[in-house]
Amino acid sequence: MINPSLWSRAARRRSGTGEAWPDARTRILDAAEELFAGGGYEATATAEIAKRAEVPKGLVFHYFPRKIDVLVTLVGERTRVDDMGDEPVEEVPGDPAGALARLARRVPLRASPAMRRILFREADTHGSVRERLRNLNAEIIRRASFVLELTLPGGRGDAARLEAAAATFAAVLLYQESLCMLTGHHIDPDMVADLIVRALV
Amino acid sequence: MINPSLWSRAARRRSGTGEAWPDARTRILDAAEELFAGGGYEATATAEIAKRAEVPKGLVFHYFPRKIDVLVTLVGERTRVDDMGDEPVEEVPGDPAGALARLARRVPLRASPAMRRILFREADTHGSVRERLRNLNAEIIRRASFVLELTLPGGRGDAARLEAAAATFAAVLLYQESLCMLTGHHIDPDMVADLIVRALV
Amino acid sequence: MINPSLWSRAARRRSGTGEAWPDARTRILDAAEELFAGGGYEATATAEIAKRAEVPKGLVFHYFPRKIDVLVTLVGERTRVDDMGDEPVEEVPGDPAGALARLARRVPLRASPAMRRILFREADTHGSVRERLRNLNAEIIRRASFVLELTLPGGRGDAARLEAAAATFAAVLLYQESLCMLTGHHIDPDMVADLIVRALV
Amino acid sequence: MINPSLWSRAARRRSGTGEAWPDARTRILDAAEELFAGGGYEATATAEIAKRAEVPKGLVFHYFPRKIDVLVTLVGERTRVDDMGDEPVEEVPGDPAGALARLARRVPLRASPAMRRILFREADTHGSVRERLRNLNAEIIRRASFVLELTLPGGRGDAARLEAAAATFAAVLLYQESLCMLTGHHIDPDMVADLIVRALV
DNA sequence: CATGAATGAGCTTTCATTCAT
DNA sequence: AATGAATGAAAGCTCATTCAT
Repeated sequence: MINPSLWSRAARRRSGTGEAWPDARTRILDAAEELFAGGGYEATATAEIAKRAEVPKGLVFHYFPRKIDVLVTLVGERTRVDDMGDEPVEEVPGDPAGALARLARRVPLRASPAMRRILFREADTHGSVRERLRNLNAEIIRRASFVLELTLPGGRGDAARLEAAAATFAAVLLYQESLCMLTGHHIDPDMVADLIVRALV
Repeated sequence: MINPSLWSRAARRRSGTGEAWPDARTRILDAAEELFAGGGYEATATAEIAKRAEVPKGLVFHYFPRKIDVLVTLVGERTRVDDMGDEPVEEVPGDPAGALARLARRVPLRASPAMRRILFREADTHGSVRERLRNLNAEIIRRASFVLELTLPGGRGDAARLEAAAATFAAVLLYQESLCMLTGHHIDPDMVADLIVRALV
Repeated sequence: MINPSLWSRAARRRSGTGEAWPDARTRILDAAEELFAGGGYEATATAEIAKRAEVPKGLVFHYFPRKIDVLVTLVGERTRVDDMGDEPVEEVPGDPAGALARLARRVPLRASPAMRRILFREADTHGSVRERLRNLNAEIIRRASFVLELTLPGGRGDAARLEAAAATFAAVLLYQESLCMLTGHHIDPDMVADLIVRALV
Repeated sequence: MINPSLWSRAARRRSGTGEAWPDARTRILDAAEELFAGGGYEATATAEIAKRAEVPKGLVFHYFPRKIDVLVTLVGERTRVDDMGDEPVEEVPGDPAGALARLARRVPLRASPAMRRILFREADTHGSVRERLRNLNAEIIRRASFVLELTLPGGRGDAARLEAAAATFAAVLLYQESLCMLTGHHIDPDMVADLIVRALV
């Protein structure tokens, strides 16, 4: 989560000056996150992870008996699909575009951009990753639908259309990282929110 | 492109009875396409490709000196971004949704679902694949914009919004495979076309 | 010696109710005995021993600084070649077969079947184990010879033949475990005793 | 089978002078045979095999994808339990001891002493090896019984006793290697044959 | 005494790639 | 052109052993 390069060699020396040098396990996960995001899970050697984490190779396997455990742990600990119940949504009816935009800004995905790239890339081949991504997608759709129903002025209209709108919104939100990579320029979630709301009124 | 399992053992025997047993090079590409799509490029061993293609291991390297050449060739020969010029678009103004839906049905991507999975998965780490995907995305956006401009009733309205609409449309079109994997059920391009048009009128 | 599975989890809880939960060192040896017998010394990891003994890994090395020490201790403490002097043999002359059978039943080898398997398997490669097995073999031959000399009716006859008989008897006694594994059914020491005596009269 | 040390470096140079330098696969098996016999299967590293065979490490796995395959192949190709049918037994009745002694001298096990050590050591933990050893044991018992029935003067007497005699004979024959290691001096199969026959008449 | 994180050498195995035929 | 034996670097993983606490 925190860029390990900020720490490395020098940081260790100034231990005690404030922030603590993260423990080995954390450093391993930090390193793996960066490397998996950069080159993909398969192309990343555990030795490389160890090197970047500045731990001996054996320690990686002490914490994560198989390489895949690093990925699974990463997804398990560093992506979170927050439950909606917590934060009461108190959207005033009449501003669905604003509501969606706000939702976009607090996507229930607590995950660094790096984690998101990992999520998308590895979901294709690793079931556990895929499942987590599915949960996330479902949660976003659920929220978007909820918000839209609450804020859309004249009833919610066609249910199927609303569903499609929510799904599209979720897709753009989730894939914005990949899309950015593709097109070279950011897709603006706000613009998409606006678009979708226009389609529904 | 053609499911190799239709050939295999039995097919070889009935050689000459009509369809020919594909040549070694083709069989190698067929095998690679399936395997790369299934497990990813990195996780696929060349020996595995050779085995599935029913050719000796050495022959793979005879045609494709390095492993990466198989991927590059696959993307080069089995994905095609058709140029728009060929087929004259003669959309009547007044039916933008229908026009988009028609566009969706003849996406200019000549690529099997397997090739599309490969494209998306490997674009992240392989520049040449990424470039091909970018071309494709740009082409779809260009077409969608063109079609919309042509068919939308009252002028094209806000240019930025039209751009966003086209980009969203392209994204959904390109990623429908991945999205299906995620959500478990198809996203209907027709529905999205409808949605987008509604947003623009 | 005592099946550890009788203890494990449940036993620990009823500590104090009669039998005591064996101390850590004993449990380590119990575990090692089972594991060495089952998979061989080389194939058994110390971590595995610790796990089965329900002790932390470090404790194994606390008691047995090197892995080989576990084996040596096991052989040293859990195989015993009793000296004949202790129990006075008071065989009446005239029943050599019975005498041998009785000897077979109180072989001077105080060792569980597991320990015997270990003994045979590891003797081949570990000098200290081999030596112990040699002692044992010698002692059995000595006793068998003694008993036979005492009980055989008409003098002891050919010395060389008596020696061969005693050695054969010892071999069958020692290897009955291995032989059982080989043939699938027990070899009956009594039958062999009978056989041998018949050969000598 | 043939001591590889006879070949090694120097031998290769005199290639063409008569005997051929064995091919890589053979050299690997030769090396494995020696090393497994000496230190046991588990304690022998494949790298060590490769080194002694003077082949690159990778080639071992080219021929034997898993280490265990080396052992299995060794047992499969370099131990042979000859079938009895071939060589007609034409023992004259009346000399059972001589017949057994002759049998002992042409044990139906075509295997080097090294292979025999491997057989005994690894049978305990490797099923395929155990099975081979079982076959061998059964065959010897079968032959010994047959020979005894044929040559014993007054009928074959007690069937159970004859069985025990044959089993004992087989055991001594098979384990003479191990027994030698134990006692330090050969057990004489002839003597045992004599012993057994005496017991049966 | 007891513990479990830490260590690194070494193991089996994989694999892209070469090359003689 | 076609083949499969050969190669060796590197991968994932194991494991005895150490050591600070």
